[in-house]
Order: sequence, then C-alpha cells, then structure tokens
Amino acid sequence: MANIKDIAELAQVSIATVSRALSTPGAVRPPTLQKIEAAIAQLNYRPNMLAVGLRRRRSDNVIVAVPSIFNPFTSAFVQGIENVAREAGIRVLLGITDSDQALLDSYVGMIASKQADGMILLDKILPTAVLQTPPENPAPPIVLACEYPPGLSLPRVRIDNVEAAAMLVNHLVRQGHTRIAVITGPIDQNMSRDRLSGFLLGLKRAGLASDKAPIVHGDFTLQSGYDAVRQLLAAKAGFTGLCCANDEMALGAMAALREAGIAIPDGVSVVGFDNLRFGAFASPPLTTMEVPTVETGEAAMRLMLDMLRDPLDANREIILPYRLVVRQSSGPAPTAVKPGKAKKPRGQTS
Amino acid sequence: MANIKDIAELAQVSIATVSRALSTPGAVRPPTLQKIEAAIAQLNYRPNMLAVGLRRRRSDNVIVAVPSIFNPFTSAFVQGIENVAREAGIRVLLGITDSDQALLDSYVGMIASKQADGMILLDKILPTAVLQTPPENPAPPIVLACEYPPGLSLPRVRIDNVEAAAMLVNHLVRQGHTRIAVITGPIDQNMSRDRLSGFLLGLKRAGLASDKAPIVHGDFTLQSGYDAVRQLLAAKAGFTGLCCANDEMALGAMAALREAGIAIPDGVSVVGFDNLRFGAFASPPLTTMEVPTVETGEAAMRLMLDMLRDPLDANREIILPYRLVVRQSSGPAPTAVKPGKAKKPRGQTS
DNA sequence: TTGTAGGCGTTATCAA
DNA sequence: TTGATAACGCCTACAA
Repeated sequence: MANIKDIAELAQVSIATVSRALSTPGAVRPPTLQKIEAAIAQLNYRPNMLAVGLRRRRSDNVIVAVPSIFNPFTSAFVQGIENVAREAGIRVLLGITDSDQALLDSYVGMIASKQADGMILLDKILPTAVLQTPPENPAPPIVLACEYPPGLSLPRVRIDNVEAAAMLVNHLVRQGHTRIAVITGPIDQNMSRDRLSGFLLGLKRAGLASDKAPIVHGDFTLQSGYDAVRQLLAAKAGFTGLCCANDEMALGAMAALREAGIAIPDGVSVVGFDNLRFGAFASPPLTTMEVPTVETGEAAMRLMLDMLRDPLDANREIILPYRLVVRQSSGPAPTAVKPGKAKKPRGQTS
Repeated sequence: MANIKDIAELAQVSIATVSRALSTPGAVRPPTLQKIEAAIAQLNYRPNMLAVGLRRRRSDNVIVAVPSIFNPFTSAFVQGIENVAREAGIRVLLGITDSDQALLDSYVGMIASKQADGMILLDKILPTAVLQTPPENPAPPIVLACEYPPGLSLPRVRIDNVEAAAMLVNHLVRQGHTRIAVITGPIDQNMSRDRLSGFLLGLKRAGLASDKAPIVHGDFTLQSGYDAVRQLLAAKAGFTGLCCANDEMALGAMAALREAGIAIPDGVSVVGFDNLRFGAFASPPLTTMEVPTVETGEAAMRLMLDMLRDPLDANREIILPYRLVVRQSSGPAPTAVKPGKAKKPRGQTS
C-alpha cells in the first residue's frame, strides 16, 4: 500500500508538501498540487489513519455504549448518532455492554487507549472511572443519554419522562378512568423509575389514590407485559385503564387481554410509551407517548462534538419534547367496572 | 497520559522490556515483571492502540456495513457479530449505508486507510472495489451476508431462502389452500428475489399455476404490507392464503385484513418470514419461518476471522438452517371462500 | 533476560 | 512556497 513517501517521490516533492496538499491545499502552489493529486490518483493512495491519529492525538472515533441492540429505541438512537457523526467526519463504534460493569469499563478504556475520543452512554450503569471521579485527572468525555445521577455534571440529553408519563395518566383520567393499573419497566433503571413516578404523579393530580393503584413490574419485553396482565387478572385487580412503561410491554399486555376475552378499549384502555412503529398496526392501534428517539441520538452526538471541541464548556443538559399519540386502544371508561368477557377485538380506523 | 517510556523510567528498565512484559510476559523475569506491573498500575497506563496498530499494521477493527439499523434482523445480526468479535478482541464499527454506493465505498475506504481490517456486508449493493475487481491487488477482506453474485468468490453466509419460502407455501398447500397470494420484499434485493422464487417454486411443486398467483411488491415495512393487502382486496384477488416475505409486512397485512373484516385464519391464512418477536404476540399469533439471525452474524464474524488469519484459504460459504414456526395465523382453507364481508373469490392480478 | 536502535506513516516546526 | 527533520508511542530484530 502506497504511503506519503511514495507520493512524494512520484510527484517530485517532499513528504511535507504532500502532507500540506492533503490538509491545507491552499498553502500549496496549484501546479505542485496537481502533480501531487495525479500521483495520489495513480497510486490509489489513502492516508493511514492510524498514523494520522497517532500524530494528531485523536482517533475521530466515538464509542456508543448500549446495553443491548435488540431494541427499537436503541436502533433509533444509534441512527441519530450516526446522522450527525457522519457529517462531522466521526466514526461510530458500537459497544454492547449487556449492562455489565466490566464490559462497560473496558469500552471506556478505549478512550484511554486512544481508540476513541469519547463515549455516548445509553445504559443504566455508569463507568467506574466516572463514579470514582479521580480528582486529579478529568473525567473522560462522556455524554449521558439515560442515567443521570444528580451528583455528576456530565453533559446529558433526555426527555422529561415524569411529565410525559403523567400526561398519559391524564389522558385516561379525562376519559373517565378511575381504576388505572401500571406496568413498569425494570426498576433498576432510572428511566423506568421516572416513568413510574410520572404515572403516580398523574394519579395524584387526578385525586386518585396512587398508593392503591395496581402496579406490576415488567422488564420492557413483550413477554413481561403479557405476564403482568395475567398477574393483574389473577389478582382480580379490577382496572379499566392500563399504563405501560413502553409499547413493547403494551403489545404483550394487549395479547393477554385478548386471550382473556377482554375487549380493548371497551373493557380496558391500554396506553404505551415510545411510539414503536408496530403499535400503529396493532389490534387495535396503540395509544402511546411519542419520544424523539432519533433526535435524542442527534442531540447526544452534538453534545459530544461540543465536548470534544471544548471539554470545559460543554456541561449542558438537553431536554427534548414528547407528544401524545391517541389511537384506538384507549377510550371512555366503561360505566360498570367489570372486565367483561367474550368480546372480540374489533375495528380500527386509520 | 503516560506512555511506555514513563513506565520504563519508573520501573528502571528499558522500553523494550516493558513492551515485552505487555505482549510476552513469559519472556520477562518475574521480579522485573512485577516492577513493571507496579509502574503500570501506579501511572494508570494504557497502551496507545493507535501506535500499536501502526506498528502491527492492523487496527483490530471490523466494519459492519448495513443499509439501516431500523430493522430487527439487522439488530440481531450485529449482536451476533459482536458476540464473537468481543471474545476475539476485535472491535465492531457500525456503518450505516442507506444503500448508498458512495457511502458504502467510503466505508470500504476505511480498510485502505487502516481504520478497519475488514468488512462484513449486509446490503443489497456491493462496493465498487469489489465489482471492478482490480486484477493486480487482491480484493479487501469482505464477508457477504446478503448479496451473493455468482461471479464473486467472497466468503459468504446465508440461509436457503428459496427452499425456506417454498416450505411456507407447502405449509399452506397442505392445509388445502389453492389460492395463495404473495407479498414480496423490495425486488432489487437478492434476498427478496430468492424468497419470491421460493414461493413460486412451492406453488409449482403443488401443481398450482404459479404464473397466476396474485403478487404484490412491498418493501419490508409494516405500511407496505398493509397497502399490499388493500391492493389485493381492491383487485378482488380472491385468495385464502397469503405469503409475506417478512413478518413486518405480515403484521401490516393482518391489520389491513382485520380492517376489511376478514378473519384470520378463517378467511385468510397469513404466513411471514423471520420470526420477529412481535409476531408471537400478534392477533392472532403469526405463523412464520424462523431464520437464525444472531447465528448469521456469528458465522459471518467467524468467516472474517478466518479470512484475516489466512486471506487465501477463507473462500467459503456457510448455509444456515431454517425452521417453520406454526402459530394461529394459518389454518385450514375455508371450503367456501367467503371471508366476512364484501369479497368474492374471483379475479386475479399479477 | 535485557537493552539499543530503527522503523511504522503522519504532522508540525523550523529554516531556507 | 517548499524541504529537512524531529516527534507521536510502540514493536522487534539484533546485540549484549
């Protein structure tokens, strides 16, 4: 593979000039530039970015640490990051952590070993390096997109999960629902806790006893939504509204309700969170809270670019908007509160 | 940030010894090793992988090029790649191409610029560098996981989409279906074409006129499945079985059927492809063809490791198994074809 | 077993 | 505007 020296020889100039032609073409006389460009084309030369990075002391890589990629939210988030990374000439390294501390720390280590310039973190756990906060050396460039402990002052991007969740409850309350059950996400996640707080806040605001609301803990999977409803029904929790901490669980929950012969929304109104595309085509289409997934990734990457540019300045927080999407899975509360049976899920109008 | 020289000074040895301690600890006397390790710990030293790569002439990065990450199949595929990459000490770079030739070529360029050692490609397009096949310099290390033009001899991993699709048709045929419609994926993709061929092959094997089967082209999205069914119904294509080239379209198709008041499977049996997890919780649960998504990624990465180890040897093809998953969206063909409202079992499109 | 020294391919600092 | 040349941090013959 040709290197800068080969180009210099072929073009009859010094390697310094070739380097300049590459980085500051304006500083090279046009005829010289042309010779160099010809040589580059002829030898099909590509600068060795390892060497460039070694000299420039940066890699132009940003590592994105996510707990799992089996997740539409993650996909969208990564897509957003890619969008702005690409036009900034930054490569995105994907690190899957399984929420394993050692694994996450090893990815953070890639910053120290110059394989990446910074990290965007979408995980419930935090790197040891950040938690310990060694006072002398500054924390590595990290942007948070999920966990946000109060003590730390890292740049972060998020939505107001609390208010968004409260708005979902409010939507049900305004339809006359008073018995509202909740399926939470994994409660070791900050986001899940926030959404739960929001659901409870919504109940409280409506004057409903939030401490008596039936609450089941799920883990964001379809199966856990399904199981949660079975559990609620077995406990005879008599509810007409069901708030799920994400759409995937809501879809699982709807499957369980159908199986139990409970009509949606005539028997139970179901609302989800995230506006997954599958929700729109469910039976019936799912009412949900739309959160800006791609935009979250874009904002996170912009924050990272800021931070890389000026590590001190970028201590910011970005809060993105949310939006209620009403579809047919939610409707007026039945007058008599009893999960009736044998009604086939019917109808939808796009 | 500390470098190897700092360690050498602190440990009172030469940098060569430190380097050895890192790469071949056995070649260093234990007491010396201890001093070095102590120094490394004290200075919190991490080797600069850019410099290591420059010397060793490799990056230990593999780039994975995918058209989009908004796709459960892609997610699983990448997960599989990560699985085996991690234990091989290889980092995975994710490149999203949007199926854009220039973008893909720019990712391939990362191999020439030493940012990555090879590429795993899950896309319908191929790099210019591969297509042109410059006779002198060998093609860059690329593993194919989707497109597989006969002319090329790159390592590849895939499933037998043709036979798998035929098996789906056979499943319907054995239930007595004779009027079977097909929704294809984007036909510019090899995989879509294969699945279509397989559907047609299945019809032919059953003695059904495959050239008269109603066929609508979709693009693998929920919406396109929905639209396709509307189109079929509008054309009065009178079918009792519906083969979709992926689950996502099948779910969209089911939504459209429900909307039209057609029962599933009593009016129309629907089968999909991929065994998406959402299919199991659909209404009714979707019959589908399970393909080994994670395993495909794992196999692709193993092929890549082989290729990196010995570029000449690794000209192989791996074909992975598939499995029919029967759920409630498919059932016996109705004896009299009159699903719900407003539909006659006559006429056809193609 | 350890040390010396010459690259790996670039960039950047000086002079010229 | 161009050219020498010294880093960047590490690895690896080759010597000792």
